[in-house]
Amino acid sequence: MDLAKLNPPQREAVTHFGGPLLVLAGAGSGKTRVITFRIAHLLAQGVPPEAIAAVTFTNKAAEEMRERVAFLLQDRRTAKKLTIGTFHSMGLWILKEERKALGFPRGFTIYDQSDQLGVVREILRHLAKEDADRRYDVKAILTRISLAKNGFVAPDAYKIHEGDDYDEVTAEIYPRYQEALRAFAAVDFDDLITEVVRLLETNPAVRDRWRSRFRFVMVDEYQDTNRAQLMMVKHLVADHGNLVVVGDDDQSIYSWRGADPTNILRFTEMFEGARLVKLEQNYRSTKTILDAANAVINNNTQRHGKTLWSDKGAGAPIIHAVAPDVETEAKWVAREVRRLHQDDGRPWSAMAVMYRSNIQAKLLEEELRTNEVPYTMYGGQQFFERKEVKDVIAYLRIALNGRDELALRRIINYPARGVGATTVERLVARAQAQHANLWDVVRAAGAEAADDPEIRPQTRRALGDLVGVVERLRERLAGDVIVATRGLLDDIALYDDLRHAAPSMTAAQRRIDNVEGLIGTLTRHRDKRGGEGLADLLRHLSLQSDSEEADAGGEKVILTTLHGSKGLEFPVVFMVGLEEELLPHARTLQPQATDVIDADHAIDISEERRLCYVGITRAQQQLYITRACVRTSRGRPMPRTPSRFLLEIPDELLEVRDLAEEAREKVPSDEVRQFFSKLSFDD
DNA sequence: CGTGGCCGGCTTTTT
DNA sequence: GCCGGCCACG
Repeated sequence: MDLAKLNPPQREAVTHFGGPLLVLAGAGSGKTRVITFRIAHLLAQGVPPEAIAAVTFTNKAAEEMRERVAFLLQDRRTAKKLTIGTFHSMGLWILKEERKALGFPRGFTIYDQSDQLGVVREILRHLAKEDADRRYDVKAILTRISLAKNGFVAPDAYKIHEGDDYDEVTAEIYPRYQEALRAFAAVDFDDLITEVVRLLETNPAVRDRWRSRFRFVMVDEYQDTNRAQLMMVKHLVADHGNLVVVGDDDQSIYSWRGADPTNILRFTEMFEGARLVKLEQNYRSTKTILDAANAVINNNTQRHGKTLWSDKGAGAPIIHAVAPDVETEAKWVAREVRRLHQDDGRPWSAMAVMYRSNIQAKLLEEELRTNEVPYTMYGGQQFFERKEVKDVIAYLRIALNGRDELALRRIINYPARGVGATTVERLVARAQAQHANLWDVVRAAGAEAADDPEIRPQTRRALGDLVGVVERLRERLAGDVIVATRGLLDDIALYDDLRHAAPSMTAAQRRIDNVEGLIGTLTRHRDKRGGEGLADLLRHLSLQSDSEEADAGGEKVILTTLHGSKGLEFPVVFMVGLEEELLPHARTLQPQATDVIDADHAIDISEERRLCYVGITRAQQQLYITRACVRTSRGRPMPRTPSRFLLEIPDELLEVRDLAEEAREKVPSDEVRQFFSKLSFDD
């Protein structure tokens, strides 16, 4: 490792030894480099790898970090001994180690968002209110519960903002939600952090164990931490204060899901004696792009304040394309992308198209397809969210954790075995009356000897079948996971059902492939994680989005939301739809009833501005900003005004293109060109 | 239990 | 204006 490869502030951050340090890392300023060099530096100073922890937000970031440290050290074995993981995987680790202190059973389940929504929906259904489950937006309730949990507001202490209906239902739902999770032996993502904090606060033995574990802690993307995560970190470093956090207050774009920007804004007040290092030299973008980014972000007031600079040249001007309507905008982007590839030799993967909201992607996809531009979309439906995958996982879950009511409800009549809603409701009511869990009630009702006036013999047999399938699965799970899962698929004849139910053969095959994909993932995890049990494997799976397997590189143009673009960079970036009500979004300008009200009721567009800043700073060489003058919203064509953020960019950095004019001049030749390109392609 | 028609809604999303 | 979710009907 060569410290001379670093610029002065980078070196200062890397060689900083004890005490708290905030590294304000501007976009493209070599943030990951600082963290990895710092880890290597600590090791070189003789710090044992077991004493170092680095916390990230995504699995991808964690893997990348470990990868780069291993490369830097040229030593995989040492890299393996480092603790590098997401907040949630670290929380899970601690909860697992302290499972007994918490009173969790071995097979406890992690509930993801769709599970959480299921729990809330179920509680709403049983609420005395008329039509409660239809009247309310379940997600809005869940958001409030999550914000409360992360703010350590107890279920019985939920504060209702005057006149906010959603606060009122949340106050009713939240305590029941938390009770339900515990009854189901389940934790949600928030619990993975908050339960750890609670434990560290209430159990001195546990606290001491974890406080002496790490002597150096690092946190990446610190601007995204919420209060609970801050508390967790605080506890871990309470003995020594050796904490280095790296982040950028100007890239804080997740406050809507609980991130608290004051964590980074007030770091030096929260951690006594903290030092501050600013990384302002940018190694990514041209001067033009940085000037635009700086000009925009300078309009925000609540910030540490830094100015990105680069020793690169001015480069190309930013192209500001004004289209008469959205169709023209999308068409032009698709053709320009194609032109850059064909004429300028840009690889497809050197280009990205970014937008504020996913709906904008639809038209772009269409145009890219007609122009035969290969593209891949970031985000979209996650592999583990697919129905057939979740169904199989639900069987595994109920086999491991008999209290996982949600999993049981999911598969109680899947594949269809004649257990209707009435039967389920009856059984649930019975479970409630007997203070038993649903699985035990189902088992009793399905027993051959059961003589139950409420349940028809046919239904009894169906329940008996289900119990048989699950119990056989549980027995098989004592052996090999894959053999057991294959046995399950046979027992329930899943593939027959998928073939039968799918609208087409290709759709059926796709679903079968998805299940096979799950088996592939299970196999890999089994082989990699060795002796760990299935319960553990499933928990790790829930913390794992499938982005790793989804699009492994590939020569394709990237389509992504501005949120999804954070942390990425491309030689060419298109930011589309830079109009008022898209960026800043209308929802920010006029909040809805379901939106969480800000403490001071003020409309704050600074996060939207940061989103714009994030987009601009993704570009290395060439930035395109496009907008349309007319856009149909809710069926009506509406005149559009340029985004206020676009107006904040100095004119001399922009080169305006009037696409209405270009269209008038070029339509015939363009059509001729397309005609010929189609011809040559068919040959 | 599956499907077609109708009604409502229409940011961002990782773990 | 379109899509997705839900209910009613077959």
